[in-house]
Amino acid sequence: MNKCDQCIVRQLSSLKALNKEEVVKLANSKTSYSIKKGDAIFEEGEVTNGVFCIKDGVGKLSKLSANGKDQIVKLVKSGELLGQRSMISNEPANLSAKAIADMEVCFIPKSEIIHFFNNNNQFSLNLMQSICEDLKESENDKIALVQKTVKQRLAETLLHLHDEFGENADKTLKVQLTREELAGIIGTATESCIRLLSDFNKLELIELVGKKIMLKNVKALKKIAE
Amino acid sequence: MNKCDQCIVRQLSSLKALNKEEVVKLANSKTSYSIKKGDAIFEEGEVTNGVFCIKDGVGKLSKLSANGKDQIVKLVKSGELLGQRSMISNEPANLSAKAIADMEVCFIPKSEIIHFFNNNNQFSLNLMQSICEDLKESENDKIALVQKTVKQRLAETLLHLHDEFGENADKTLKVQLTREELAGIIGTATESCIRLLSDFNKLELIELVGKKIMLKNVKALKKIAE
DNA sequence: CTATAAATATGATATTTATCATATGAAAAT
DNA sequence: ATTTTCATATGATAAATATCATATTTATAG
Repeated sequence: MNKCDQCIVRQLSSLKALNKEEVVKLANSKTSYSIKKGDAIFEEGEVTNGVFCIKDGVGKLSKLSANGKDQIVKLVKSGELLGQRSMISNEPANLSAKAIADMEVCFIPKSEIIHFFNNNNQFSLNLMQSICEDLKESENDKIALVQKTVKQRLAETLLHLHDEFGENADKTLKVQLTREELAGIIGTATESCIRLLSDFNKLELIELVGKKIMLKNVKALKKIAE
Repeated sequence: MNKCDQCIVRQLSSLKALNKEEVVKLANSKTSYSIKKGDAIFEEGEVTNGVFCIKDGVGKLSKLSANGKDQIVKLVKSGELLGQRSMISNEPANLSAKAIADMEVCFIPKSEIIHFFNNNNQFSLNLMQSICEDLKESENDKIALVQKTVKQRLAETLLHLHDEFGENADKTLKVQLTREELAGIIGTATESCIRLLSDFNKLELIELVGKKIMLKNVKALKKIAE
């Protein structure tokens, strides 16, 4: 069995507060999964009864609307935990989690997390801080959705994707999102997103390399995003 | 000194997990304040170093945009705690908190809260659940902002205000918001908000009694909100 | 390898919403 | 009581964005 000690999630997430003994306990209770790009880790309404450690890959947390649009609430990447909120709230998942790139995840049962929570103050504080971070981000997103135009939000999102996920050797963004997904993040129609990307391309702020996106003028993008 | 034991906040918030001894400790460390309608409890960027218990009144958490609009992120009412997130994150306030109706609040220093957090598992779980609740609400708001029209959001907000704050003897909404504040909640221009209220009024979904709002056809409003 | 489907792209148009202008009513200040 | 200020209201636009239509390119299935 793969030990959790060296795992990136153990290094980056709330789990970093666990002591050796707890990590052994963790390693004994976890289940590993491979998730193919496009597949779901869990769906909205599902009772997960635990959290998922993201060892590798990128996922999206999203909610399907009545008109068939998939609003993306958050992207998650390796090192992060998934499903903390619904586990703590004792509620079915409010959002669906799907792989955007092939993922390696581990499932940790709720009992384990609650045990750590009750016996390790630093862990509970870390967990809480991570949820607080999510809350702050969500509130700021909410404000941006109202106070910024689609163009501003697109510029902001491109910069954010670049910061958070980095770039490939050819300087294109490492996260490979479809235009539809990108539209789902900034909260607009797919066509509007495509149109604006095309505008940015013409203005040489970005370059469209097939379906990939390369940031060419970060300064100008920042200015647009404000 | 007013004992905390009988306080509504003690009954409704995470503080309900405190034992007698802890409540005495709480009562000895708190400071009480009266906040006049319109005044701030704290401003964006301020370091609060503790949380506020809302004994009475209604407040708004909001952020001022570059163009002078005040986006309201959340309303808070008696029984709730304020400033939990920034205290836990060890960050200055991300939002300003202002009184919408005269308020009675108590300030509890951070050291006190951290002590409870470290020594009372039920308290820390409650606190965490309350923040998770905020996160869920914020995520759902975010989705609604994108997926619903201003009209839908107005209907939704009116119903929500009715549910959460109740009505006066004359059946009007108990929270007295200006049109500008209402616009700040649904994320639209003040004029658009006024216009839609006027439309709802003509359709007899609501009745505008001066500046007050009375819900007349809840079923139809629900249908609009979906 | 071709047929089919899906993603990207762009034009035309409709709809929604914001902005500017101005009027009226209500509250606060003197 | 009257002036002044502010909130509410409504019309006339302008701007932003969505929707529908239709290519074109790219990916996928058979």
